Amino acid sequence: MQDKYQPAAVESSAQHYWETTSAFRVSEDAARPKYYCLSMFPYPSGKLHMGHVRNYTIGDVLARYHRMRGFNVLQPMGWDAFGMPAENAAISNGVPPAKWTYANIDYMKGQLKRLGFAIDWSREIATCSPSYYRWEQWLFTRLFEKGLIYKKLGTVNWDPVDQTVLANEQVIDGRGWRSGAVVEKREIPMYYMRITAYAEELLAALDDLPGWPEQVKTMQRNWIGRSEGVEVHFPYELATIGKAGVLKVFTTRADTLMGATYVAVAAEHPLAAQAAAGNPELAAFVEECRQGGVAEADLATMEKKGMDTGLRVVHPLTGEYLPVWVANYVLMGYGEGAVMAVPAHDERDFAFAGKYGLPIQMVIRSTHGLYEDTAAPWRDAYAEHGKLVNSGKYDGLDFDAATNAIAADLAAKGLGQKRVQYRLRDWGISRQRYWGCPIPMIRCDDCGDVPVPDEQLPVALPEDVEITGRGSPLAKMASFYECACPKCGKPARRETDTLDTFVESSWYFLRYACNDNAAAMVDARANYWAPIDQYVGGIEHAILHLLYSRFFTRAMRDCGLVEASEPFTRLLTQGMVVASAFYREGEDGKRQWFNPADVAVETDERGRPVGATLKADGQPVDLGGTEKMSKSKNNGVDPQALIDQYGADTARLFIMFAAPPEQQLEWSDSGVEGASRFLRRVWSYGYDLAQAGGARAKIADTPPPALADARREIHGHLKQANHDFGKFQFNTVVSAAMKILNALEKLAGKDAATQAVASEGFSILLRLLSPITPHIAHVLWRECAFGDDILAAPWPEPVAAALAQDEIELMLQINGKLRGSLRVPAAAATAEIENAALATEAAQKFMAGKPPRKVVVVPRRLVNIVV
RNA sequence: GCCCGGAUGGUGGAAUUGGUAUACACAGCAGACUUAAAAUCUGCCGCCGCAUGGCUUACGGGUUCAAAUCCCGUUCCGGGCACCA
Repeated sequence: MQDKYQPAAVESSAQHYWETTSAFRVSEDAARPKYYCLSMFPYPSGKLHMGHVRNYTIGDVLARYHRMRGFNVLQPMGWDAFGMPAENAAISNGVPPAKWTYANIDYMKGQLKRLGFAIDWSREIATCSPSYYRWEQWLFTRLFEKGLIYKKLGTVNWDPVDQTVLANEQVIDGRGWRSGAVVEKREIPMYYMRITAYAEELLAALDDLPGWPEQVKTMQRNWIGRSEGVEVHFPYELATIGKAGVLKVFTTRADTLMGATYVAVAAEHPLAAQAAAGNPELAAFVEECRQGGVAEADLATMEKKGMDTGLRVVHPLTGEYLPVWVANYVLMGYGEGAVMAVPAHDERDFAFAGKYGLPIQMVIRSTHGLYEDTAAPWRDAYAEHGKLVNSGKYDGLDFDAATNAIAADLAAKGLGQKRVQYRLRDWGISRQRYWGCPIPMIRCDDCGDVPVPDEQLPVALPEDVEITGRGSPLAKMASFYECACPKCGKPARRETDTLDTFVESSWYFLRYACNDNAAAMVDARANYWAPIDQYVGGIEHAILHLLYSRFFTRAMRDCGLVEASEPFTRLLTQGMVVASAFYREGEDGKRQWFNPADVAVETDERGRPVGATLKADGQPVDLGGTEKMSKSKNNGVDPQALIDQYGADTARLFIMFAAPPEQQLEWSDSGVEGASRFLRRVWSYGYDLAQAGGARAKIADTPPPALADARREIHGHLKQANHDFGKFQFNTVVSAAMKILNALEKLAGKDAATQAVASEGFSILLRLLSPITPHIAHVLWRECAFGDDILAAPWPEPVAAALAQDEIELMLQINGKLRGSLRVPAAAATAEIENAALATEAAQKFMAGKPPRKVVVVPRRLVNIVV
């Protein structure tokens, strides 16, 4: 055994042991409770970043902890391997996406192994492999036949110069990122998943997910956005519009219908198109609305603009004519693509009406009297609920009564009814890109859209493809798209769109259970492992990925493939890793960013940062604040350098110690030094213990008082650590381990009693640390002769006898201010404590002779005397 | 713009969930060891004040015997917004 800690040797020895014993290979075992611990799989972007290290360390700590607690633990790993970056790499470097992706997988897999994660690698999957995506295609055809997948027009970002559909990410300030051309909205046919069919279930089931963070459930509830309201029909007439019909809108504020002064439709609405046909000015406005991307954040922050179509619809209750406006804030994809506007009681309508001089009609009385006088200048809309005014027969009704009365009257006229509306929209899954799962459909002029039959699956993605960044590569490959109709055999055209990569990540967790099955998508093993007991991943996936996975699991359930409805029983959402950024501003105003590794930070005599210089030239650089680690700010810290210098255990320990998992983690190199120092001390302690003969026999039940204090302290820290493990608060678990080592180092005696307490304490320390720093724990456990394999050791529990205490200290407050303390027997009654507190010198002094008005005793904590 | 979070010493963070604010670390300062340096060890370390003491958990109010924690309002920072993954 080395006297100095040498992480590289320790880690390769431990990893070799796990490798040769297949320590993490698992199978179904009915005798033990199962624990399926899953971290979100990585996109193989090139190399691991700090966020990956954090994510997989959290998952690994949970997996190893539960294993020691007696669970049959599965922790698999795979690759979310389809996606845009591979195509971008192909465009800029000419490397084929498949080659680039598999090379990245190789490298990153090596990095994961070096970190010592307890992964069952026999279950590895890559979503770009035909053995994976053929089952996705197979399920697609089933869902298509069930009607859960359908085709309709969808709006995309169109780059008119590159003749390409752009992702929202590729639209910057309304322009294509490569061409710089102003992006247009374009409608194209796309396949959709009918997630809205599950809206109610996805919403209701959130109430049965106690293991999910409340914040994530709230976000999902709001995203699904169930609202109860009224569908209102505004009829239009042959005389005014040239044809008869109704304009449908949905509103949650039917009580304000008598205050509607206009209606607004989306630029893509048929009425807008009709009106624009004879009105060049309006046509130009509709055209202007087509400019810019489709991202909601952009649409919502845009300046609200509109134009009168000249068309008029009829108010369903008053019979008055209301103008129809085209407005850029009305979205064709939401609801009916039209809204009724009540400027007096809606902020956005109020601003719009003010801008264009549209009438404002007050119909709700403000509860705080602000808008009593309708003639007074309006400053703002009154959007609260209240009693109706200026509404004829509805005057005096409150929100519920008015909504019911108006809905009933509309229904009687056949011009509307109550209904439930969801904000959730169906999931558009078609992508006009190459590096994705081909959609298994064939377009036949006679038979329509025909699914590819099972025996022709998979529809393999061709690899000999040219990627230029212009247009869809597959749509240019006749060898790919030319085919025969499976139904009639006539020449037909294969679908050239690929699937949204969120589809792959919506079911991968089930495939891990049976990745070797070439005959079925999933089998009985999936029902053994599902649902996932613990899922770990970034908070940025709180809505889309997690909601799609919840939907997909239900769709698969309804196809008879799995029993579970919910995929993830417990969810841990991890915070991002951020770091300081440093820059210099060039003469052209452009910032050049320097990596923190190349920058020296200067501090004053108290350690406050006062400036920074570039190590290369000694000249100053500016501090750019704390930012998410990114290429653009050049502030990423490469975990590989950290592992090379300090070892995997130090990297794991630091990242777990630096912040609680759900919080943002601020990177600092000096903290790493501290983690490394702690492990060196652990090693030295273990070395000394091993030299002194290693593990000792069982501890005496009643050690001498001085030792009893030390042992109480150690078991107290253990109790805290176990509590914190349950809360996933690993930073304080590490703190507790540090406190235990501090206590152990104070135990100087060489006598048998002291050595017994030390030996017990160190065995507790190693087991507490083993999920976090498994390599050093594994080696020291053996060197100190605690056993052969710490993985098989029982999890340590505090001993009640060790924690027992005769006398405790209580804090003493006078009028809520801390004025001293007192010692009382642990079992003292409240009255006894009160008397002891009143008798203290501090109480006498600060009460200044006044009688106590009240004495509050908080058991085991404090006494507060109020005078 | 909308939805969801966050803010505690020079720094990361802790606070048994309403009960000793600043645990455990990092950085810093002082000392020991050393020819010297590294490593290691010991002590100090929120702010103001000579001090009894006072102040302090982004900011402003409130509830309470007691608030970092609960309520109302504000500011700033972060995540998501349906084609980044």
